[in-house]
Amino acid sequence: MTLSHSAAYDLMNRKLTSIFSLSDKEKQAIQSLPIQLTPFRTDQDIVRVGERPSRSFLLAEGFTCVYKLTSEGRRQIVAFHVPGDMPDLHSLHLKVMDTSMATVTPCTIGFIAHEALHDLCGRYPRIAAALWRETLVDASIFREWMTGIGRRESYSRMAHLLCEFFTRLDAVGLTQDHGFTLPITQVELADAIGVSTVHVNRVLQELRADGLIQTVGAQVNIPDWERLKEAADFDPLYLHLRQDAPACL
Amino acid sequence: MTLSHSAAYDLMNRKLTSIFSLSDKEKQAIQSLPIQLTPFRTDQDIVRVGERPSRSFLLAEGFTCVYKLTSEGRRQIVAFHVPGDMPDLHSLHLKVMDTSMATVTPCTIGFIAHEALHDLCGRYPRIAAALWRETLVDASIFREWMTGIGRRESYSRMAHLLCEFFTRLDAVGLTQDHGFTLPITQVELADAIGVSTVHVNRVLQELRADGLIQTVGAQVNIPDWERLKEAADFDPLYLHLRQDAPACL
DNA sequence: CGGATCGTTGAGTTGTATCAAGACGGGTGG
DNA sequence: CCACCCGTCTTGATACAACTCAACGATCCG
Repeated sequence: MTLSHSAAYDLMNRKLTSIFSLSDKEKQAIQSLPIQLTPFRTDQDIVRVGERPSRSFLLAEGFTCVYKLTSEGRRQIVAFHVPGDMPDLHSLHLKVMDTSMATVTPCTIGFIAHEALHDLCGRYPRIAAALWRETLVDASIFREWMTGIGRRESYSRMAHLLCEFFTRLDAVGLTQDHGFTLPITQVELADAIGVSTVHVNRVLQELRADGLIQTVGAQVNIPDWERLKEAADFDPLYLHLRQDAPACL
Repeated sequence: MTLSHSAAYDLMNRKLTSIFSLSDKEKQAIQSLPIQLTPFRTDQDIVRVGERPSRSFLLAEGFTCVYKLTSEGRRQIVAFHVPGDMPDLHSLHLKVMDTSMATVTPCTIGFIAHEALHDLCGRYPRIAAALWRETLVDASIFREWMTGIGRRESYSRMAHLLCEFFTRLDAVGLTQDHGFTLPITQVELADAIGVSTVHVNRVLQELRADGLIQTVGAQVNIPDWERLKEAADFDPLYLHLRQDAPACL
């Protein structure tokens, strides 16, 4: 929780300029956004369904998830977010939250007033486009997850989620050479891929037995990226990362 | 296929002004967009995964779907679109298509060049916001479907899809008092809710037996909206329709 | 009338859920 | 510093939702 404001702006600028090259003036406009850094503990709600937030947020440190509950109390996690993401941008134009968002690890969250973002978008159409694009990538990930939940078996879905984490964390420099830290419980993995926790446990064991992953605590190693990718039916196209970025490893 | 250009503009204007009230100048800017109306037959692809389209489209007549295929050839339909929708707006900022889109009935489609839309968005931030919002509503629907596929049983999912169709068609005036025409095969319903066609058939029979729907050909009647809604766990919030719009019936 | 598409039905199979219980591990308080 | 506790992970046994395969009926249309 020792993150500085300038580091947060760096994250945001790096993200937004990863596709659109912004001018110095546009970058300065971003740097001068008022941003309110706030620490969160694990398993805290950041926004809840039904609320009408007046600010969005940048995830500066930690992992968060977006989830919905059915009337029977079952939870579906529809997205995870990693440092550098702005999970809540849709609240800029959709008044009422249709999901809740929560931390899954301790986090540092930078809140930015909608007013400031609207103002920025009005003055700099290219920044508006970059933010819009962020929300479109989120939507693309929803489509991919839906395809997995609807049409792939759980083994493949689990492998797919691990591929996605590795790729997204790699894009923000949070991987080691063939591995990454995944501080997410099996309960959360279950809610994300739409199976029971018992089954997540068994699928993970299968993946380990098949030599597709190795785990030590929260550390996940991928000894053979190509084989995991194949098991997962993973094609990183849907993440819409910049073209020059290596599809990792 | 006798739709006029002015009718297509009307659709677009009605949609975009349903939330944001646009000025006359903004409306005129929309009217003067070059739009190319094209007829499509059933089961034709409009855009395919991997393509880099240079135009988006307005669905003027008919129903379309957005789908993905797994490497094993299984199909997941991740969205349906109804007249008035602009299903392809995300291609404005995501260069490569990560899904394919196809007609499920005969359709009239109005193509609009990206260039013209980018120009419009640059000059009229409120129109940009309205288009952005369209894509956010799509994303919200993805989240709701994912929750259904992951955490609701098939009976409930089928009911939910019917509720959604009724509500969305009602919003564009395409319902009769307690019913609507659903020209979608059981194969397509199966690919949308992530089950087999055999199972779709059985679930529909259950819904009929329970008195939640009545069907005559492609016509679906809903004798008791409240009961269907309850079976579906349906809350129209996620559609983000304008507040004054009645939650139908 | 034949062919194609779509809907329906039955029988056997399988992936995944549920329930229940035990093992592990890290933190807290006595 | 140990005992306890709670959350997490693991394992086994049983149950069920949904799948697959296969065949048959109903339309529609050229």
